[in-house]
Amino acid sequence: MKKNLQTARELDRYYRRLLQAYGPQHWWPAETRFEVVVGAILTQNTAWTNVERAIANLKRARLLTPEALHRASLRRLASLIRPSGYFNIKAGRVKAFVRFLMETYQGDLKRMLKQPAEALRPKLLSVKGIGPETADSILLYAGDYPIFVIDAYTRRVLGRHRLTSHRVSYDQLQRFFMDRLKPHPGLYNEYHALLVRAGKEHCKPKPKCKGCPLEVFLNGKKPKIW
DNA sequence: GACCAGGCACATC
DNA sequence: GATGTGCATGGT
Repeated sequence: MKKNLQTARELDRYYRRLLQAYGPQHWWPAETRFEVVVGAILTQNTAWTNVERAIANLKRARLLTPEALHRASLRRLASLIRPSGYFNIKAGRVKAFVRFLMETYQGDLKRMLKQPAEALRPKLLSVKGIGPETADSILLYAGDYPIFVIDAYTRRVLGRHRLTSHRVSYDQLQRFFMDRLKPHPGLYNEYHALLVRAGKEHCKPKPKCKGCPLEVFLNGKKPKIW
């Protein structure tokens, strides 16, 4: 914890309140690191329940390995991941990552994850179809790097509670967390998952917050941090 | 039928 | 740098 001690403490209280309200979220739900990567691409702007069907199809077809996906045709892959939506786009993105993995690391995910996050992140971002959130999800949830993941929920929940502005960029919001929290993968893992839970459960787009466990932070003054 | 869901690339101003 | 659009399925 550096930067701003006041807001660092606030973020810590925020986290403990969320954990108390919802309990551990057990992210990322997957059997292998490779499954995490594929899931991270398939869940782009898509409900996780739809991704589960797609993953199940890939497992049933015995395609959930770098080698098998590398051999599979684009059409076959697309048809199997159809339930996750944007299936043509995502088939290309999964293929692009697998190609990158095969060509650069001989299909060995462990080898890819041996390098420091600062070296790996730009490489992931250079793969077409992998943006900041997908790259960071891979780093944190597949690689156990202390990289905080930002998503639409994070922005909405924090914005709703006036902790940050809705307009801050991805990198700004990420820095906001990482400048104030100790670099613990376990903490980042749970924190992000809890923010998603809060976004689903209470901080919905339409009905707005209701019965939100974070309302205690709004009593009296509204802390405008960003 | 409208709205939403664990984004990203690309075009345009 | 900000803003708009296409991509698509399945649940509420």
